[in-house]
Amino acid sequence: MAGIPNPATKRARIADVALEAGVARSTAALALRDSPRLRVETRLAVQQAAERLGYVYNRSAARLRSGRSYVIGMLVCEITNPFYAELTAGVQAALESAGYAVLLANTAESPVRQRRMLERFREQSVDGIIMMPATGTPASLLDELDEWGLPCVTVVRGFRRGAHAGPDNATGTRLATEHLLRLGHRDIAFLGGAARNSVSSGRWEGYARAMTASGLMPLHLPCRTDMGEASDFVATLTSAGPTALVCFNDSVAFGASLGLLRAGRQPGRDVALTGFDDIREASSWFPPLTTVRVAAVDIGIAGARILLDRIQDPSAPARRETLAPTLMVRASCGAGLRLPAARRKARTT
Amino acid sequence: MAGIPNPATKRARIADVALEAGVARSTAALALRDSPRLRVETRLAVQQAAERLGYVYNRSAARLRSGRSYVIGMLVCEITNPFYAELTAGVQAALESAGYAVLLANTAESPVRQRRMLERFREQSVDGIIMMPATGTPASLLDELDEWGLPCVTVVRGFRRGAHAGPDNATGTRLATEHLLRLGHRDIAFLGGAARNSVSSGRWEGYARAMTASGLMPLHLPCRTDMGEASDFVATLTSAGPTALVCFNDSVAFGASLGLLRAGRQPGRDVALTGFDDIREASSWFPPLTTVRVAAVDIGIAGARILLDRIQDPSAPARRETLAPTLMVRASCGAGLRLPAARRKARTT
DNA sequence: CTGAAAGCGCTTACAG
DNA sequence: CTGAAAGCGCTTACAG
Repeated sequence: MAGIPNPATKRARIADVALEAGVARSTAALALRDSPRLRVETRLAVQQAAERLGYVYNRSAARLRSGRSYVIGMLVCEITNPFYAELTAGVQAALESAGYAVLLANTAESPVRQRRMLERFREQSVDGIIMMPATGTPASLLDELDEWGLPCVTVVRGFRRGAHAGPDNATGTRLATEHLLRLGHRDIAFLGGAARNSVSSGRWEGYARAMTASGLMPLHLPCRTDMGEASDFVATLTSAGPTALVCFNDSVAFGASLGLLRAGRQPGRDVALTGFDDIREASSWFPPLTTVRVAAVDIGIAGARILLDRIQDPSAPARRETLAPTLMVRASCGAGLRLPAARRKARTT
Repeated sequence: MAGIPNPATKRARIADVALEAGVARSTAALALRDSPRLRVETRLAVQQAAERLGYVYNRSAARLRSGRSYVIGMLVCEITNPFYAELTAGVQAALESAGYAVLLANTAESPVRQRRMLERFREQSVDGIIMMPATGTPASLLDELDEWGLPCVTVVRGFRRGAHAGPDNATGTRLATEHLLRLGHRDIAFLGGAARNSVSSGRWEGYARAMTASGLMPLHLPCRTDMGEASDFVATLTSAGPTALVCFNDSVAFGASLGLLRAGRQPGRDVALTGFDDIREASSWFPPLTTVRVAAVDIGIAGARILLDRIQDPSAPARRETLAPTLMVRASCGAGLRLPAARRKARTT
């Protein structure tokens, strides 16, 4: 009895599997990784032996030797934002089906936490980083990651350079603004997007350009990306204020509609509203939200693919993918509803 | 020149740091882990040497030798649910400040995906698991994890046994129901919670008990935990229907209020509404949502602490923590608003 | 504190 | 396909 290892307490190693299957250790290793260099029957015999012994592949050991961990580090700027939550789910699913596990950190918009987590990811030897940079992150972070030899892709938010997947923000708000102009609105303001990052500036730009192209003055109503704050802000607006709001995103649009309700006004009738993102709740809102759609899951898939390619070939030039947005016309813009005639002006003044 | 390693391409190891600092390898290893067995000046000298060489601790190597990875696997049943997103952020923050990294997987309520991710976590040698089991997960999963030697804690959702941190669901809905009874409602229905899991049954139970204790028939209006579905359901309710809805959670309550609006009725006036969770949006809703609060972040902290203790001492009995809920009375329950006199009945009929 | 050594469980490279 | 060997970068244990 003495000296016989208890299989219940001692985990099997590849050597044990090889012994059980009656093959060499290197053969067993190849079989467990489904190498095509082996005959099918050998592979099966080894895999059945592994099954019998309850063998569990030890990726930590493989990682130490080969340098590949099959772990990706993901940095989310604010996971309680529903759009980023959807995006996180998308990225996670795409990476998972490629055989990777993902280390997740919520930076909550803190560059300090972001850096700390990046260092922790490095210690854990992740194969790459997928990130939505916290507001205030300098582009030089990309150079540091380069020095560390860590492939990286930014997603949604990004910098002028570096691998990236995200929506075409400017086109999105331009579509929304043009739609409102077509409905006869002139007093259109942009609500939200107070943070200084690529998303805010892109969305503002698309709106502002559409306005000036129609000879109208753009107006920025800045507030944080927060339903409560948007609601408070909009509740103070009077009937002398804008007749339409191009909102930074859906959460801000939701807040705006609640603020109108609070002030006894009707979203979609008294003030037209458009959002951005088309999160799941947008279509079931009342009134259903007119919004700019770029499927979070598509961004996630694109980002994951770019990163995986980059890990495969780190010397290839950084790829950038900009996803075309579409305007989902529903009811909150007042399309199909009647606007008070007094406030409605002809398109060609 | 030949033979001199390029520090930019070759990462420093502990041996290099020891050489640079002029100490033994084991001393350097101790210093880098802040061992109190070393003199402060030795520790500093080593740490400065590490800094100069750009040394990065290789946790994969340490993991292989010591068996500890400082990685926790987290299984979220549905990360796009705002409550679970908040909880995820809470758990992540608590674990992060304890020096852990967290591998996250969104199971999207699929037991199959859940199992696959659990196996992947095991290969990655996580130190423990924190999970919200997908609906339909058998309690026997706990035994399997036990056999694997993987400490585990369930959070929010759980089983009759095993380490757990979660809200007192029954007390929560009881508080909400009693509040509505006190406001004079008799026709109170329970909306949502169609899934068969510990949370649904607990919340239904608290409501049902409070009803029967008042001699009233409990009524279940089942729908999925989804704003759109709740909205559709409630939009079909007529004035002959219930005067108050105890909603499974805040998302369902949000959906209910949008459904009422859609049907031209006023949430909080025509039908009283209560939620559960008190997610961030609840207080900025219109009307502000009366709801049962158990801070997601507190559950996250409790769950993390239980898991960490369990990792420290796996033989200790499984701890279970039930967090007491509080009722946040706001406006959606109609407190302070006038109910249509015809539908209001005295408390003591 | 030092120093020499073994070992965690893989992968890799190579001669046969 | 086999077999023997080296090595990834740590931790651990121990004699000094």
